[in-house]
This record gives sequence, C-alpha cells and structure tokens, in this order.
Amino acid sequence: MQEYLPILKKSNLFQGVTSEEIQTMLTCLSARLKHYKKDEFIIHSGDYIRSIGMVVSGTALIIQEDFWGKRTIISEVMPGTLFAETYACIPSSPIEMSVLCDTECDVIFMDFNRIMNICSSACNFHTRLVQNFISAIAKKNMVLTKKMQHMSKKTIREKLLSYLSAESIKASSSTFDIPFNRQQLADYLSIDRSALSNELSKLQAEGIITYNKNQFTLSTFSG
Amino acid sequence: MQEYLPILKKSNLFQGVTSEEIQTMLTCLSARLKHYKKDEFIIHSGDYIRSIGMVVSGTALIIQEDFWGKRTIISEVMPGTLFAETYACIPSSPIEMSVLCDTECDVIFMDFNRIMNICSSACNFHTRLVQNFISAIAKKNMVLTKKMQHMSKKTIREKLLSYLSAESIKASSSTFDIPFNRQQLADYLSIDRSALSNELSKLQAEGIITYNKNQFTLSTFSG
DNA sequence: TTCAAAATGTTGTAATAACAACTGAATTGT
DNA sequence: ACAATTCAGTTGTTATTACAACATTTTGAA
Repeated sequence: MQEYLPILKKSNLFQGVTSEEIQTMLTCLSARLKHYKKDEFIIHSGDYIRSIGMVVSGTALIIQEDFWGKRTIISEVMPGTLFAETYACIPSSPIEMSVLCDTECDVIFMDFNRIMNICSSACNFHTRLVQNFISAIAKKNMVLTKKMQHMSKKTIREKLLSYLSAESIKASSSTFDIPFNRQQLADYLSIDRSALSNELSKLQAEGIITYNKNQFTLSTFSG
Repeated sequence: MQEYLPILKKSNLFQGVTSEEIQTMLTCLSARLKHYKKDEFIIHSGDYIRSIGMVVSGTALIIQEDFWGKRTIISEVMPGTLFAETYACIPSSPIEMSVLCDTECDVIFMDFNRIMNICSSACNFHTRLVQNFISAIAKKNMVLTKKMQHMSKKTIREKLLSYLSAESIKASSSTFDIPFNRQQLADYLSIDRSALSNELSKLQAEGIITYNKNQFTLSTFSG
C-alpha cells in the first residue's frame, strides 16, 4: 500500500498527517487494498456499507438507477477522494447508488467502526483522522446546502442573483470573481447556458449587475 | 439544566443515552444554558462557530440575508434540534446564515472541541455521542443529496418521476405511500402545486403511474 | 347527516425556459 | 501570425411552467 502514500497524503482524510503516521494508521485501521477491473462494480445499490472507500488509482463513477433502469451519473470519483462515507455513518440505511469502475481501479477500504472507536494502542493521530473525516462530511453538507439555496429559486434570474449574492458575501465585496465559466455555471444551477447568458445581459441592461468575463459587480441600488 | 432532560433524551444527539449519562456528559462538555428573548439573534451571519447549539425551549428561525438585504427563512429549529453543527465542524469558515428567535428560547451550547476530544476522565458514553453527532450530519447529507437529485431535473415530469422512483426503490415495491400532501410535495420540489397536480394527471393518463390519494404505483412498462 | 373548510384537480393565459442555430470574440497551439 | 477551437452572447421558436380562477372531492367537526 506504500506506493499510494503520496495520494493518501494529499487526500482530505489524511490532511496534516505525515507518511509515517499514515502507515501506522493504515495498520491500526486494518485498511485493505482491492483491485478492480474496468466496468466492475465496487458497490451495488442496496448494499449495507460498513467501510469507507478511497480510490487511489483509476477513476470510478457514482451512478444511480431509477425504477425503470435508467442510469444517471451522479459524480466522478478521482484518486484521493472518499466515497460511500455518508452511508458508512448510517449503517442501517442501504446505499441508494452504485459505484462503478470507469477504468481499472485500486481502492483502499477502511472499516468505519475502527475509525470511530479510538484504538487503545494509543495511535496518536486517530483524533486527527476523526476530525478530518467529520470535516469532509461537514464540507459536503455545506456545499449541498449552498447549492440548494440557489436551486430552490424558481426563475433563472432568481437563481442567478442568489448565486451572485452568495459569492459577493463570501468575497466581502460587491466586486468578485466566480470560479465557473458560463457552461459550468449553467450546469451548476441546472439551467440552459444560452438562457443564462441572456439573463445576465438583461440584468446588466437593467443596471442590477455589471460583469466582464468572470468578474461581476452587484449594484447597491437597483432603482 | 435538568428540566430539559426529557427533551435532550429525545434528541438525535443523545439518542440511546440515559438521563444520568446525559447529566454526566453535560458536565464533561461544560454545556451552558443561555436564555434569549423573542427577535434576539442567537447567531449572526459571519460569526465563527465553535459550539453547537440545541434549542431546548421555544423555536428559532434559520435565516439568510442576501446582498440587497432580502431575508429568506431557510428552516425552523424546534426543541431538541441542533443548529450550526455543520459550521462548528469547519472552524475556518464563517457561518453564512443567522439564527433568530421566533419566540423566547432556551439554548444549550456545547463546545465542539470538547465533543471531539474524548475526555481523559473516562466518560464512557462519549464515543456514543460522537457517533450520534456524525450520524446526524451524515443524515442531513443524505437528505440533501436525495433532494438535489430530484431538483436538478429540468421539467416537472422528470422531477416527479425521479422522486417517485426513489420512493418506490426505498419501499422495495412498485406501490408505495408518500409522506407529503400535494402542496408539501410541490414545496419540496420547488414547483407549483397546480402544475404538479396537472402533471400527475397526465402521467396517469399515459399509463406511466396510477395513484390514489398518497398511494402511488409505477408501471413496469410504459408502452 | 350536514355544512364549512381544506385538499386536489382542471383549464386558460401570460411568463419563462429550453433548444437550436448562429455570430462574433477570445484563446490556444503550431 | 494564423487557423482551429472554445467560449459567450443573441435571436427566434417551441415547450414548459407559473399563476389565477374555478370545479370537484375529501375531510372533519358540529
């Protein structure tokens, strides 16, 4: 498993932990490495999850199948990223999505109970691990909540203003840069790109915002 | 603080912990009780959060103010419910919402670091507390992810089928009950109620679903 | 049982969005 | 510098949605 230490070290879970400490931890957690072929399932929808997984080589896809068998790609899992961690925290709920290898993959599994139950053998960095883990879940939570606030608005205009307002507040300035290009922003808000461009133009024409490329400015007074 | 033990006992955080154990824990966590008047702020947007709060009497509102000062109610906090817990996990991010008393409120605050750092004085139920806490955050995460999957669909029909499909899979049956009335379902999916009713009628006319009150059945073959 | 209120369904219309097709600007690689 | 490609904005058309107003059904209390 040592060959993957550089990736582990960069991961959110092991942030701030040295390579040596990681090695101790992996033993302490009885982490196990498993290899998967392309198109192989790592997790099937309906499984009860007791371990968290981290892809350390290759990429996997989180997919969901609806009642009629139609598949939707929820997200892509890159090396260093955890998956199934939410369901590992709630052992009584079966997972409602599948994890499928997009390429050959190597995955490290760590038992959730071992993560949570501080080991008696005095693994000093365990507390740090638990905090990183909680932090990762909390961050995901934050990202989802924020997105939800924009998405729950009914019109493109409202969605946009909600998003831009949040970015402005985050930047503590009425002028700020956004991290998306137009297509990405449209995807993020689940709207059409051209409709987005169109609405931005209108907002600018009405003097509510001004923008240039990815830099936006909100007007203090709209009238 | 003893007067609130019944509420604490029923809360997610202290689930499965006896009243005596809770009292020990509260001491171990140096929990403190604070009283607020109606319309008083418990948390201001921009604050850095180090404690999680639990309302034990009264109700509070989670609100957000946008760039132009327009307020939106995000949710209501009832007795026994935690708030600000996500931000407590990420001390470097200021909170982006405010918590405002809707009525007079009593709130118990517990220091996040004390929750996370297992006390040396051998408080046996601490591990349980941490697990409950993580479970609460993970559940919120699950709820948000699920809702997001429906909301990210573009048409009412797609949103509805996504929701109904998920409920069907959860129930492991093509026939199932939903926990919402029409208005609540419309609010949940951020769509208009009459448009929702209308689309349900069409789906039934096309033989894709059948329903009666809150019981729905999905058709295996749509053609 | 009867009545009022609440919940659900229906219809038409105006507003809004998606989509397609296109233009022009900006960016990139050679 | 040039061509190729990506990115952003514009326009017109069609599809979808919100909204209002009303009809019907269900519910619950008197």
